[in-house]
Amino acid sequence: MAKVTSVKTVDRLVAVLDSFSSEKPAWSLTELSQQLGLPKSTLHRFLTALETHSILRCDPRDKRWRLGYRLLIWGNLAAESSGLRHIARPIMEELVATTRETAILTVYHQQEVVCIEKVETNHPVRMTLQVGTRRFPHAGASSKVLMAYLPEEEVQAIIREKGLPRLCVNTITDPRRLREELARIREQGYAESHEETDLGAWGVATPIFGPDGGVVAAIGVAGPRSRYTEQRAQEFVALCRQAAHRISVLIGAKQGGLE
Amino acid sequence: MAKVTSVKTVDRLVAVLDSFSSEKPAWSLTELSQQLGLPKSTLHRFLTALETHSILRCDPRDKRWRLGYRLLIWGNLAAESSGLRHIARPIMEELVATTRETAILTVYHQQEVVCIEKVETNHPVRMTLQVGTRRFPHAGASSKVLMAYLPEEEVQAIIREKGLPRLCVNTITDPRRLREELARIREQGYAESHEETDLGAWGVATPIFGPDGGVVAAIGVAGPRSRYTEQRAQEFVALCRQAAHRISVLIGAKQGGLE
DNA sequence: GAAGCGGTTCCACATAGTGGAACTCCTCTA
DNA sequence: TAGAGGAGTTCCACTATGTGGAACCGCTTC
Repeated sequence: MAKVTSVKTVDRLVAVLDSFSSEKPAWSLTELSQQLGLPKSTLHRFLTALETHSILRCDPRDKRWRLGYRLLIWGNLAAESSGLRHIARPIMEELVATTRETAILTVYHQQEVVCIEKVETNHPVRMTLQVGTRRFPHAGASSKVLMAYLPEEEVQAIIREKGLPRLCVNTITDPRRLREELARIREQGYAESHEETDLGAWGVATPIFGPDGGVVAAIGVAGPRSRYTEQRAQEFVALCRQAAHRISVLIGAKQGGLE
Repeated sequence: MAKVTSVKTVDRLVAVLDSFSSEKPAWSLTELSQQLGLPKSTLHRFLTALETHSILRCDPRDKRWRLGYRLLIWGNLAAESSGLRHIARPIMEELVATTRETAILTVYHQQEVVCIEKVETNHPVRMTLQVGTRRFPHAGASSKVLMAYLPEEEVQAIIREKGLPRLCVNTITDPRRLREELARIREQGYAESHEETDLGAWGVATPIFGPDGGVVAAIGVAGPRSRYTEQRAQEFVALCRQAAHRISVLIGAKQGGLE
């Protein structure tokens, strides 16, 4: 739901940029005007201002507007700004070398889970995704780990506002079952997922605790079901725990979250 | 140099976000107020509006402002929006599998070169960088390839406004020598670089031509000098040419840029 | 050749945003 | 322990920014 602040132009900018998605990466002026309920002259002036700053770009051939590379630059700086990613990356690379699967670092952000770093295995059959990808918080090992440590009112807000849509054959869509699962995750300190978000995929993830004791990110490993064994799952959990602990210590958490 | 448009609030947003860099990822209100020459009350209102939309975030412990994850989401969408990256990625993975070095996809953007995709080799000693990283256009194989195909007035503007700073032991800093180098690159259809941007690094890159005949990106391979041989360099050039051609064809260029 | 539609520009008018002052809160020093 | 100083926060009379309908241009289609 759209937020309103005391700087209306910033609100409008967010509305404009949020119109662009994986499903619709390009808009004509008229389409966007209708989508946003803005007069074309107003929108046109706004879009050309964003173009001047490379926040948007307009393909002269089809006159369609797309997000610009300035956002990529800011996005990279955003991902780097806390230092978490920089610290986590070499540890993730070791995780990938050991598990031969893809490692993923995610954070919780506004009722969604966002990937801020990934190291992919070079195995041809693998889990692949992009930094900046966002996911529902109720499905997938990394997502469930992050949701498990949210305040109860935030969990309620997610269920109410995002819902628990069925994304794959094993997605948990019942709120009571999901809460049981989140309690189990807190108890055992890790999450496991099998075909909750993607057919043929499985993964495990553990929380990364920050200096104030809260969960700041999740680290997980994911791969295809064809390489799943229960033994590998247990090994991966232990490896993710160690990785999470090392990252916690490096970012200044007391005891690296192991109390 | 800061641009001015007819939407002053957008200009201000860019000024604010551009204050954040790798060197200074976090600012206090007072610091940023001084940096931007804005009264604290004005800036405070602006920053809290950006925070509401997760464009910025404020760490409650140190009260410092940092770029927010919303930019990461938009940045990922920006990188995906043209389809180039999606098309290029599997080809880059093959390139990495064959060369055992890191592959990089870059575009030219406002007197800078920006990385929009990378596939790193898993060799422990390697060239590593992040998507969204920006570089000077006069140094490094990928950068020089992109600069070589710019209009002359843009080359002049780069030399005049960015300059040709010495980044490493082999950076070309003389405008005449650089122009000769760019002419050579156009003639031979690839660029090579040895320790122009980073000590101990070398690389090769070739241009990717678009449907309108212009260069839309560069694809390159880079690694440490310890693994350099002239034969490998020639092999890598041929492999990058093939990769660039395949990408060109897939994005709709006639003859994939080989005329 | 004309109609229709998408994109572009202009300017009288309306709304958004300003920023100094006063305030609160926190830290440091005497 | 109290006071000073500085950072952050809020308010509102005032100023600057941005609006959007109309008219225009250019292109495509019938």
